[in-house]
Amino acid sequence: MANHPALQFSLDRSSPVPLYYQLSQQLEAAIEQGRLAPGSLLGNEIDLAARLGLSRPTVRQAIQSLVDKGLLVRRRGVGTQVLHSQVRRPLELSSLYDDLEAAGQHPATRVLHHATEPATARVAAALGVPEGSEVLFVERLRLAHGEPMAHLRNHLPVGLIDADPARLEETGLYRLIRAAGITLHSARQTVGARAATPEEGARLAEPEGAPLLTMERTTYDDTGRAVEFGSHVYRASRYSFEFQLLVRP
Amino acid sequence: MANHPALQFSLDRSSPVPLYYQLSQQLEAAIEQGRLAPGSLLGNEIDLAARLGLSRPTVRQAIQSLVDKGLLVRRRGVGTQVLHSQVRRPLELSSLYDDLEAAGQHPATRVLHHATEPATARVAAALGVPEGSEVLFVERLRLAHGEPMAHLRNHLPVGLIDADPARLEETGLYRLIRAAGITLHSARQTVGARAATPEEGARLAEPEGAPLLTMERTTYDDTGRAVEFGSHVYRASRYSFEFQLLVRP
DNA sequence: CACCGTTATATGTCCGGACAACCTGACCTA
DNA sequence: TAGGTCAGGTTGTCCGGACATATAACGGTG
Repeated sequence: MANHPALQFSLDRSSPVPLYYQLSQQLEAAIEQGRLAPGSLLGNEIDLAARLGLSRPTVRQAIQSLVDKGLLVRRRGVGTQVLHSQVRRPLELSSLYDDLEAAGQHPATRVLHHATEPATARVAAALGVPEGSEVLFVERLRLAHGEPMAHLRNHLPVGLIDADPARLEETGLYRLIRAAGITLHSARQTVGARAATPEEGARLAEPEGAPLLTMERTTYDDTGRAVEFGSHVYRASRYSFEFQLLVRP
Repeated sequence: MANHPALQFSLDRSSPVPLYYQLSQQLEAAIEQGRLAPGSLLGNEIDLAARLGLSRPTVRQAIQSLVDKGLLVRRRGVGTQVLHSQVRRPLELSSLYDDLEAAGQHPATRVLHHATEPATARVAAALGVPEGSEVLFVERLRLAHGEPMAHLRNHLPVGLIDADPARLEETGLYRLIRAAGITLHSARQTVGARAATPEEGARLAEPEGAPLLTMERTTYDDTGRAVEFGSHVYRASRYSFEFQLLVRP
């Protein structure tokens, strides 16, 4: 066992898509569709490279990208094995809007507040701007199926995005940030819980004292600049965070 | 600007530690200590390789590992830049015990229950074993500074670890799993919140109805086998999850 | 039968080179 | 001045090869 001679890969050398990427995509598809059985060996890199007319470094690069995704496991002296998957999604930096939309929940947004305000000490520290300097403050209510799901408060440096309320009602904040040509890089998050205040309860259609899930997040672009600080509250009865994480070897 | 001729790297070719790893460690240390200023360019790979007496692929491998960690950013045609850090810890698969210990919180554990039991449908599905088959069930109370922090309930396949109560009181579950020669690979988590029941409140020294942070986690080893299913409850007043996540490019 | 060394096999590391694609800034032109 | 063009510099991709090292299977030895 261990060989998969039936598997076909089509590589287009005239394509601008890198060869290693073409291969990794097709390997991933084969794993996804079960054409590469979980637990089976992939066949050694040398032969694979020869069969595909590629060099071994190129094949290794393709395999490595899938190892990084958690789909494959390499064992020295043994081979490269397809993982019994079960899982997916290694925790992406996604917006609640996209999550809800992907789940078919018909998200909607109501913009409650939208103005530039002087930064509080907390916001200034998170965004790395002077305290008291002007920042954009956006307060939104996120609905799913017409029911309130979360109360979202975001602070952004001024002039970063074209965030007029109309566009914020139509899509998620992250899409607007990306559309402004900003490359998101990383985020620092804190997830906790607390009891609803009377005002929060009224906003989210929960009784006072109901448990709420809180999330604070500072997002950075690829220059290390903070581009957004969010302070969000979710109805614990309706929402939870779900994600997968990989062990860094 | 952009060059760092002062930086010295010492590479030991007789060491069993790979050269790219030696280099990446020293680069990381230099970034950590500020000897490589945030935002500054690293200097091109070709020269760096020549200066160090290494090949470019080796230098690239070192740099790439730091890019994957989020410490560096590459820009084609520009160079490799040190990120304005601010952050660290890209969300590891760590145990609460280690987290508390690292924070100097003097963790302690009280084992409440420790026995093999037939798996419920929920546990069986998570662990991938037949419903009703025997699994190890461990129930613990985690304390910090003598105060209860969390109530931990874990189910594990039988025979996986030597988990006698005495050892569980001394250390975290993950350490025992790793000590059993198991290579942790990934985990699937769900984080939510709910109100404390009277029993939970009594256990955790919280009033009934107090908000609690909940976390369910199934952990897999590098063969894809589920090795642990945990169902945990944390005092929201004392604990929150904090982590960093990277955007996959 | 149990133990241990040998051997085949696979990935891990490293090299040196080549060309392509992209970004920036300087220069030229309308 | 405004715009486009071009050259230089840097990372991205890809090649072919070499040797090291971990693993498992085999087979010999006590």
